[in-house]
Amino acid sequence: MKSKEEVVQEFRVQTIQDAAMRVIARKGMAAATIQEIADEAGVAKGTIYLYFRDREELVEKTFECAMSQLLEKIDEAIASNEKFDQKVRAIMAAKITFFTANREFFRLYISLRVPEGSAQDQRRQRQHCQPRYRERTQQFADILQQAMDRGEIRRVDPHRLALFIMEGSTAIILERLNEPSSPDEGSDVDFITSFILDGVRKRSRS
Amino acid sequence: MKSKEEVVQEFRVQTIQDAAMRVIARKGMAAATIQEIADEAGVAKGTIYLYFRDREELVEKTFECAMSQLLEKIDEAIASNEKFDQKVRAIMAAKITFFTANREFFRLYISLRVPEGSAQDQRRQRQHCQPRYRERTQQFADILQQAMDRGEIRRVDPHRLALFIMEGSTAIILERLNEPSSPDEGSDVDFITSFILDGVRKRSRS
DNA sequence: TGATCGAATGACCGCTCGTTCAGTAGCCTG
DNA sequence: CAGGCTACTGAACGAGCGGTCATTCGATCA
Repeated sequence: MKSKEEVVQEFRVQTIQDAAMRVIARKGMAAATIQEIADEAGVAKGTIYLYFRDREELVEKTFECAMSQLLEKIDEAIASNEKFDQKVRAIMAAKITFFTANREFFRLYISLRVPEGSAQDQRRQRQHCQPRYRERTQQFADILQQAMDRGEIRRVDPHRLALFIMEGSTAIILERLNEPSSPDEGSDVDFITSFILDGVRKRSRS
Repeated sequence: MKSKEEVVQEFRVQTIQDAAMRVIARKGMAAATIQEIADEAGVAKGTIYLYFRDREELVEKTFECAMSQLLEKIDEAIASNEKFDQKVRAIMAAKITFFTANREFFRLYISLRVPEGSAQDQRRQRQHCQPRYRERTQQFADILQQAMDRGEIRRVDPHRLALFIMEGSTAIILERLNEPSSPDEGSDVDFITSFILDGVRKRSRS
């Protein structure tokens, strides 16, 4: 049973993390200040330091929290499908749906791909956030490798292929989030999946 | 005929821009300080302000300068090839070669894709740097459109396709620049081109 | 009801950064 | 060679940041 204090604690942490996500989404990683996050959350600056050691930890926990939600969705997508093309469809659909529902997270996600700041900042970022990204790339590379082993797709460097596909699809998602109005999710999922499978070359009949 | 003053002026501007590019490459956009750029260029902090109005202008001009070099290379690649697959090969080769030779620029290039900072900063960035990026995407989208019209490739949304391919290939280049040692340029160009043309699906014989 | 407590606050501190400008060094000119 | 002119310098400044902590004040309890 959770004590009253624990409930309040969790509520505060969540409120601050949500605020952090919105501010980072607006201003970007580097320009999001503690003051603005505090204002957004409706608390004083000092309060944030009751729940997070420093700015670094706040960003990290915020990222971690949203990231594990996304990974969960993707794991589901992978688990519930057998064939490669189904898996790809499901993963792309999960990503688009997730980022549409959590637009704020997207900016944070993008900011953390390439480390910035002082040498020390960069080291910390590489240690904490980049592994999650690498992990995700590797996960996708593994799926590609399996499909190659099963003969479902042709053999190429799975890691490079994973990078290409993930970043390519991220670009489409970014475009969707910036467009005033987007086509329905299904048609973009179709577009991405068919491009991945067959490329752009025209061919007789399938 | 250029006067002596003009030559000196241009030399200083170039020296400072080169230094800016190296520092941004090391530290990232947000953490690159005027002091460090000045040190790198071997001039005093104040000198920079004789040639650039403010930090913003320095970054902008630096970006502009390197970007037009890249666009030139790509224009050449497009002009000297007729068929779609040749164009794609040539463009990808040009990009990889350029970024390998100008690794410094790559970080700057990546930093400016998504606007950061205050609302005002974001507006300025959108006005100056993003158009160049959009321009490039549009240029590639036009090539795709032409290829579709000529029946060389199948019909899909050219803008989305352009985004996917550009970001996907950017990811490969980023990987190349981070790897301790990369495969030769040709094999990555082959990889990218063949993926774009035919996707990953296994098929009988071409 | 008054005493106690600790969560929340925001003025404050030290620091870094972009920007300025009074001063300097070196070169051209008469 | 004197005198001025200009390109350059770097100490100084002020804005704005992350982080601290003495103070406040509403909830809780005897």
